[in-house]
Parts: sequence; C-alpha cells; structure tokens
Amino acid sequence: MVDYISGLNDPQRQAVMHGDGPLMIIAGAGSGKTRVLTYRIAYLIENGIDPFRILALTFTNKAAGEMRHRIEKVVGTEARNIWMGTFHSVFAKILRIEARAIGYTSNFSIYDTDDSKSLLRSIIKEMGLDDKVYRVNSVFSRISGAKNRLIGPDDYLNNAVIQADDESARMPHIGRIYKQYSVRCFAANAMDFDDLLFNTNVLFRDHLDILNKYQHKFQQVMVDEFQDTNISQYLITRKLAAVHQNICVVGDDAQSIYAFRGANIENILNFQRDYGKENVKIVKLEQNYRSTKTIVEAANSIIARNKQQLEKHVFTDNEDGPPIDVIKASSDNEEGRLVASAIFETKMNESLTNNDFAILYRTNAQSRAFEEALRKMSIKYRIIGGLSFYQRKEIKDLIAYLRFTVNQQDEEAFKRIINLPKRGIGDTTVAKISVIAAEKQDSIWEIVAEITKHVAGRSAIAIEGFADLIKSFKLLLDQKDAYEVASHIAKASGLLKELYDDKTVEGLARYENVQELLNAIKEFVDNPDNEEKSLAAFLQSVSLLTSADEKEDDGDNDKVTLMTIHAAKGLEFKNVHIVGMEEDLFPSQMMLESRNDLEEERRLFYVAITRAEKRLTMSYAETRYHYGRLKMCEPSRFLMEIDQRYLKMSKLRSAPSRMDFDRPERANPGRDRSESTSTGSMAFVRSLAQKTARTQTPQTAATHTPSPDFAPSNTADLASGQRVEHAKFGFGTVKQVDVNGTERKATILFDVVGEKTLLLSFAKLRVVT
DNA sequence: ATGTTTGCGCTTTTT
DNA sequence: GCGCAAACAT
Repeated sequence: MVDYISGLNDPQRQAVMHGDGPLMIIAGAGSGKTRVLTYRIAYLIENGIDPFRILALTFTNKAAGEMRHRIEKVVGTEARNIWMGTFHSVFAKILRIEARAIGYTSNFSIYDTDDSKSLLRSIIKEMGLDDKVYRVNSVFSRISGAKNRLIGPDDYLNNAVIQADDESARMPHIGRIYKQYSVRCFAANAMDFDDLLFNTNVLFRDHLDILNKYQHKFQQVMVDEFQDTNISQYLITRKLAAVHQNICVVGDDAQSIYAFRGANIENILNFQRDYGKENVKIVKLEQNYRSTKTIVEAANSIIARNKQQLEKHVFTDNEDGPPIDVIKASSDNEEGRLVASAIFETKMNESLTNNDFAILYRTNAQSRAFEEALRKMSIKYRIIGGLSFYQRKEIKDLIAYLRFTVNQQDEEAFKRIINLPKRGIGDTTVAKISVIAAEKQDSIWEIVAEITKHVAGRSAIAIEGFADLIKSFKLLLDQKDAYEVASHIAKASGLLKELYDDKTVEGLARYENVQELLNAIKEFVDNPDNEEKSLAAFLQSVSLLTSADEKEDDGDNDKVTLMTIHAAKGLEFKNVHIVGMEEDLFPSQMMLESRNDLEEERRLFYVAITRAEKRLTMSYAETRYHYGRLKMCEPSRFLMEIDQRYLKMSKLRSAPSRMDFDRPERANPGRDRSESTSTGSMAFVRSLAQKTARTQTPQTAATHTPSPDFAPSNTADLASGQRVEHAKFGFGTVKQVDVNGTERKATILFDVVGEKTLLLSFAKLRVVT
C-alpha cells in the first residue's frame, strides 16, 4: 500500500481521514488542495467505500481526469468507477438515464451557446420584436441568470420584481421570450448548459423515487471549487447529500471569480449554517507550499481589503524570494516587447524553460502584443482560450449532422445542415415546411420525412433526398460504433468531399480538422474509460468540453503559456507576468459598471498572484490601443480585403491628406477623408506606407518596406492559391476615438508576415496614465 | 436559389 | 476584425 498519509501536515491529514458527516475544507491557494482531495477519495476507497458510490464534482473535465489518474496511482483501476466529472457532465449522464421522467428522450441534444443564441434570434424575430432593443446577448444572460436561480419561465412571468426590472430595462417581453425558448428547446429534445442543472433540479423535485435512488447511491459527495457553484448546483448537491450527510466541499472563498456566471459566494459562507454548526467539521489549509513569502504576502494584502470572507491566515515557510517587479511601458506594444525580453533574460539567467512562464491577462483580446513580441524573439508560446476546435465551422457542421442523426427534433442542427452542402433548399422552402409543421402540429422532421405527401416539385425532391440520407444514417446507429457511423456520415453527406475539393490553404486545414474530429471519435470509442460508446454519448461528452480540455497540438510542449486569469485557476508557474494592469482594464470597467463588484476583481487579482511560485512581474502601458488586435487570417482573404479597399479607394478617388498613427493627441478630428484633396490611390498608398514607417519604432520600420505593387496584381495569387510573401502593406478603415471622445475614421495597416497574414488594427483608442 | 457586397453592432471572464 | 443580415446581382 502506498503511504501517503505521513507526508501530510496536520490539517491536511484531518481532512483526508475525516469519516462521516459534512466537511468543509477551506483551502488557501497553493495549500495542497488537490492532494488532499485525491488522498481523501483514495482513503475512502481503501476503507471500504465502493467507488461507484462516490460522487466527485470538479470544475473542468481536465481536473477530473487528472484527479482520477492520481487516485488510480494509489488504489488502482477501481478509481475508474468513481462518478467524477464536472457538474454538467455528471448530470447530463444522469439526465440521459432518467430522461423519460421529465419528458425527454435519452438522446437529447445539448445546445451550446451559439445554438441558444441562434434560437433566441429566431424567436425574437418571430415575435416581431425589435432585435435592436432585445439584444440576443442580454436576453440570453437574463434567461441564463434566471435558470441559475431556478426561476422557470412561469415563475419569471409571475414575479413582480423581475417584471418591473425588465420593464425598466425597456425589455418587458423577456419573460415571453423565455417561455417560448423553453417550449422550443423542449420540442427540439434539447437542453442548453443551464438546463442540464435546471432540469436535474426539476427531476429531483418532481420524482422523489429517482431522487431517493441517487441519494442512497451516493454515499460520499465531494465538491471541488465549491466557491464557484451557483444556487442550482448547490441545491443538487444538497439534495443528494441529504440522506447520508456525507458531503465534503473544498474551496477558497478568496478565489471565487465566477459570480458573473451566477456563482454564489454565499454557498461557501453559509455552508455551516445550512448543515448545522455543530455537525460541520471545518478544516483550514493555510500553509502555502507553492510560493515565496513575498508573493504570499502580496496576495494576502490584496484580499485583506475584502469584507465578504472567511477568516483565514495563509502563510508559508518558503524563502522570501525576489521582490515583485513592475514594468512601466509607454504602449501596449512596448509592454509586449518588455515582457518578452524579461522572459528571455530570466530564462537565460536562471536556465529555465519556456514552460516556467505564464502571461496572464484580464481579457483575451490583450494577447496580441505579447504574441507579436514573443514571435519576434522566437520564443514559443501557446494560447489557451479563444476560439476552440469545436467552435470551428466545419466541426460544428459535421457535429450538426451527427446530432440530427441522433435526434431529429434538433431544430438548430436541422437549420444548419438542411442545405449543406448546397442541395437547392433555400430559406423560402424551409419557411414553408415550418408553416406546414405548425399547421399539422407535427415536428419539422415528420413533414420532411414524408415530404412528397405535402409538397410537390423540385424542392420536394431535394428534401426527399435529404430525408433519405438521414434515414440511411439512422439505420447505422444500432449496427455500427460511433466512429464508423460518423465517418460514414462525413463521406455520405458530402461534407468531406466539399472540403477535399477545396484546394486552398484554408480548405485543406478544414479537411484536416474534420479528420481530426473523426480521430477524436475513434479515440473515444477505443477509450476503456467510456463505458458507453454510442454516438449520442460521444456528442454529449463533446458538447461539454472546455477550452482547458483541448489537447496539445504537437509534441513540443515547451512553450510560454498565455491565457486569461480565469483560465489560469488551478495552475501554477515558476514565473508569472500579470499584464495590462490599468484602471478600467484590470480592474475591469465593465465589471465595475455592471455589477459594481470590486471585491471579485480583487479576488481575481489574488488568483493571478498566487499562480506564481518564484517570480511575479506586473506591467502596464501608459497608452493602449484598446481594441486593437492582431488577428491571423489566410492570405486569400487578406488579398480580398486589400482588393476591396483598393477599389473603394479608387472609386472615392480621394485620400486623407494627413494620417497619424502613433500619437492620438496630434490627431486632427476636424479633417476627414471627404474634404481631402484628390490623389492617385497608389500615391496615397506609398505615402501612407512611408508615413507609417516613420512613425513606427525603428526596428519595426526597418523590417518593413512598402511594396508599390501590392494590390490588384495579387488577385492572381488568390485564384491560384499561392502563398504571397511580397505583399507588405494594405489598408482599411476603422473607427477611432481620441482623448476628447471625438470619433473619426482612421486608416489601418495590414502587415503580412510569412504565410500568415496579420491584421494590425488600431481602433477605439484610449489613453491611460 | 445562390453568390456578392455593404453596412451595422459588438468586443470580460466560461460551464 | 468579425459575424451577420439586408440589399443587390446573377
């Protein structure tokens, strides 16, 4: 047997060996929380608890996987049987089993945020509401917020406070939209993310026999990152633990950073009250093993100002370590350069690897300057977050096919694939079918499946072809495993062929992505941890993946990590750079405006600081191109853009006589393009390029030479799909806001680097001092 | 029905 | 910049 107990400190041991009854572990940052949790589970198993009767809820799939792995090292393969995963994945699994009880079938679809918003968009349109007033994003977040507080559509409509709220927000019909949204999701046999939790609550509320089954089944319930649970999640755990009273929650109130998503810090603050003060055992893990004294003290001093918190004193026996550095940069680009060279220097001086470094920022958009600077210094980096693999169009397309094959009620999947690849079924036809379906009170699929009975003509034949295709796919479901079905669908649907025929660079990449998805399905089928290998099971696991779960793209893992602070939770690095530390950016102006929650921003800062083991560097820029981003795009698209702009410019036959990129204060808002003198476009391009070369920093200017013949001549390259390396500059326009708040159009530069095109834009400028 | 162009609004964090 | 939708053209 592995002796893991003797290496633990006192409170850690108490937590691991605690027997029955509610247990709350307050785990300061770096206090060995994961260790305690894994050992506790291992300890329970060694002491005779059946792994099938342990429920462990984590925040990410990755955390669950890692923990399972570590438990396996102690207790062996038994660890596989633990019910462990995120709230969403575990309860999706339970809902699959119990779907019938709440009127769903077990192959229900899971709508991701895009699906939800697309459905909301249709509903808003159908209801004849103004989509400029009813913004999809705000409607979605209102509905999501309601669901997280367990307020269903009818409660929502009957709640005077909420109605008054919507009234004053000038969106009085949100309740009706919500109601319709729920009806449509249900009709589509689909649940969104929030529904997975909401419906679990409904299931347990309305079906006491089912609740009873799980209450007795789960002898031990563990919740990791308890500070980030919302009311809906909290109630589920509370119900499940009601019989055995064996609930163990682990968390750190100081690291609660998801209130914007409905997380309720009260859950952790009130745990004792809810389970009875005398029954709850509280263990505080206060010794930090991760960071230097300097870092721990810095973190403590930030959090000390918060009012809402549990009492604890995080300390460390580690050495003092180096002082915290602050880098002041004049612009965001300089910040990038300074951080990159600081990383380079530290790496050399202390013979470290890229892996030892992380750059943490408040918003994803900030990554640009750092990417650029790191690339220039040939330091490898990886970005966590942003657009994930599963959000790519080609992936979503194939998944929509798979989803529709499994569940023909899935309206969003249907909309996506009905005319993909193009088969001559347009919007009017789809609208016609919807009308017929509504008249006959049938689902759309019932009409589509027997289209010839309802409609005749050319479009009917096309739809019949589609219906036959889906019918043939359905037949495979029971005969073949998920991988075989999926690859058949990819081929037979024509999706794969369409991508294969596309010989452009991006077409090739898309083709490979689809292959990659098929590989992932194969892996899923081959993985012994997955007891169910159906396509439906795969789809559910896939919809609940997070950006943190993405696997490493290649073998080279020695990279500097760039990510948001939120994404960094649970990770640690020797050296951490917290960047963009400016008023309104971090702390975020939006957060302060919308929620007025400076405390959460402080906790976010706390999380960021405590990721560092040895060295912490903070930086800020005096001038920042706030929404300026460096984006990758393919050469062909780039050329198209250039071409468009060029033509537009030729048409206008005018150009600004004065352009200033670097210094907004010197901008001349009174002058705009229309009143400028008419100049030849090429001359304008040249002067623009020269001007920019001058105003940019010397090293940038040196590497960029204006190319006189970049625009129309390159269209040929677009057609042949060749790489274009000689194009150096292009231009476009963006809105720019100067210090006085005056808006004007500004010209931006396109900058081509190698095979990728980088679009460098300066928009909505804001100066921070 | 489909392809192309143009204009508009948005842009915190994410299961 | 991006995604989207409306307008316009084929």
